[in-house]
Amino acid sequence: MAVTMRHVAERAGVSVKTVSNVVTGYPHVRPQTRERVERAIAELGYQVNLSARSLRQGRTGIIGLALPELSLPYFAELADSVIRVAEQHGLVVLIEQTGADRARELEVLHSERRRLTDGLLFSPLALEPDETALLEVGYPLVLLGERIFDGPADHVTMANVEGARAATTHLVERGCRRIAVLGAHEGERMGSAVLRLEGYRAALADAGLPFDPALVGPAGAWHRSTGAEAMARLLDTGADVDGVFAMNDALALGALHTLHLRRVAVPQEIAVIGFDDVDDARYSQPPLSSVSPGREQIARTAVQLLVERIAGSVVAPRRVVADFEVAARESTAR
Amino acid sequence: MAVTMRHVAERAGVSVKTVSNVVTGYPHVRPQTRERVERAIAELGYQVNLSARSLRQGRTGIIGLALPELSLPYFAELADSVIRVAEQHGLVVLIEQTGADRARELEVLHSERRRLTDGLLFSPLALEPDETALLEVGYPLVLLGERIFDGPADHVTMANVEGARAATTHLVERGCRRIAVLGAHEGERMGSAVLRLEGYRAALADAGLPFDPALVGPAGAWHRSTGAEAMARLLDTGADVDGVFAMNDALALGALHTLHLRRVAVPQEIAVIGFDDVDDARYSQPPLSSVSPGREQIARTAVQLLVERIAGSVVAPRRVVADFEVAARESTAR
DNA sequence: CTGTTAGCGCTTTCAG
DNA sequence: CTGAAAGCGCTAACAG
Repeated sequence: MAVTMRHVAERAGVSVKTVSNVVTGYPHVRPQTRERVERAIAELGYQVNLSARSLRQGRTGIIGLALPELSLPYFAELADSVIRVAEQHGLVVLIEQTGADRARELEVLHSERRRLTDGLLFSPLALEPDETALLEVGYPLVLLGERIFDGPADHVTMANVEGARAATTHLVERGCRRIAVLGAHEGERMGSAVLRLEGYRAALADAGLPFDPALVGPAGAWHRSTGAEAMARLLDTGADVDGVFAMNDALALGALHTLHLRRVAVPQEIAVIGFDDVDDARYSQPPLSSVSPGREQIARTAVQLLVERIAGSVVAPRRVVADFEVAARESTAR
Repeated sequence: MAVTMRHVAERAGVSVKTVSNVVTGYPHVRPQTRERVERAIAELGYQVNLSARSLRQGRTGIIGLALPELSLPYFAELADSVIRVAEQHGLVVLIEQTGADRARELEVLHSERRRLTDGLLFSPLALEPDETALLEVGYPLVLLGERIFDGPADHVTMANVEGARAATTHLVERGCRRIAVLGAHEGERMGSAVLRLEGYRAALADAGLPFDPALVGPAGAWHRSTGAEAMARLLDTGADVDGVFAMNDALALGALHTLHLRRVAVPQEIAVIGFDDVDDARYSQPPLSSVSPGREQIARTAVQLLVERIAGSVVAPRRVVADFEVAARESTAR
């Protein structure tokens, strides 16, 4: 069957332990011995059995990444970044999709598969903020996103309030006075939607503009389709609008779609800005202005925190807020 | 430390083997015994150690998925589908990104990490078609995509020639007579670009239209940016064009971007069709017609083939071509 | 239907 | 600097 350390040891005329020492890079091996072992490894095409190593060490070198779905560009790009960063730490990434479903989010947290990963990066969407007790898991966990605060786990988040405030202010500075917001979650007390709405309201207040509930467009899921529908509903109410802050780019792109169908000129009649700065934003018609939330930084920080936890760090839960910036493009150029 | 089968066995007053039988669902266990074991498991919060199981069985329950990058929507959506299908087979997915880099593609094929996965779904972009020898690996392997033919591995591909032919014919039927193609790879002998160009030419021949090299727009990487550039170059040559077949949706969306900047009306002046039918296509301005290559079917088939190989199937390498259809939208509505 | 035994391939003591 | 022995937690094989 497969070639094991024993085979290598026999061929090199050393003990298994010495082979192990060579493979793991233990420094105190005589150069000559090391070379002999390495030759035997090459000749036999030996590769360590990672299952055996895992069983022995209690580590697998795998981290989990649980997110709503890869079809959403923001999460695809986040996963891309996480995989790259993890690789620099010698880790590989197992991706699990929750579909933003509460039961599946719980399943992911408590699954047997957690025994296969050294830790988990978890981007919850359905768990409620007061359910932090559910996050009392017995393994290294780092949260991504905004829904859970003051939980028992490390937490890397984007600057929701400040980003939304900057986006809205960006519209104000371009002369918008009747600014709608898309993506509100009614009745929610926490999460991105609440925070981004808060930033929107703060910017209006900064500018001395009134908050008009008629300009708030709810949208449960933040997809292009729901963005298109929310925009259509808003226009159907006959609301007077000259700017739109969409809580993410998918909503914004959906809104652009509706505006195009309705022959509303962007940015002349209505300026539009999104949030996330996904790659699509650069190539929509017109190119979409957006808040760039520091995806790279989030991935880098999250993996770093997780690696520290895996190494045994026991400091209190940390919270990191990533930097953001407004990427101004044609959809707000006026 | 962690709670093991022994602890459960002691608590339930049975042997480890019985616990194992319960955990693995072995049917011949007395209901009463089973119940006692299950209660002990629940009380202790026991979970099997998957590393130990893997070591024993020689299987990990993990499959690898190697693709260029998740940031490309087509691959993100493919990964989404693969993860869902794998889950139905009780498998989880480890994603590796090659960046379409030859060295990294080779690394992925021969990495130690392959000892951690039961098999690999591999979407090569850089390996050359005559390098099939490199695919003589000692583990279950299923190829996705088009670059390698007649290799030693199973292979699930989309209908490149027929899809491209149908897309081009779609433009012909809408009255286009000067149809450009974007995404050609000059000097390549195999791969999606070559095949889709072949389909394009076949459709022109079907319609009795001449093939004009001036209407072939090369683009190495199939990104939105390169599509935008290729379209711009084509317009700059002053070529008379009334239709564009882009070899994938990213190129097509980039082309739409350029056409918008140049104030060319789509579809009135130039109709555009892409390939892949990614989610974006539905929400571009105007919505993009595209060839839908059966992503779901590809994922389902690929995982199925891999599962059979993992189970020990030794039939000759199989090749499956997925069904496709043309999704007609506004970008070709005339 | 259930228990005992052995060993998957590795790393970790502990000696030398 | 290297070797011998033990054992990580599980399941396959074989008894009973």
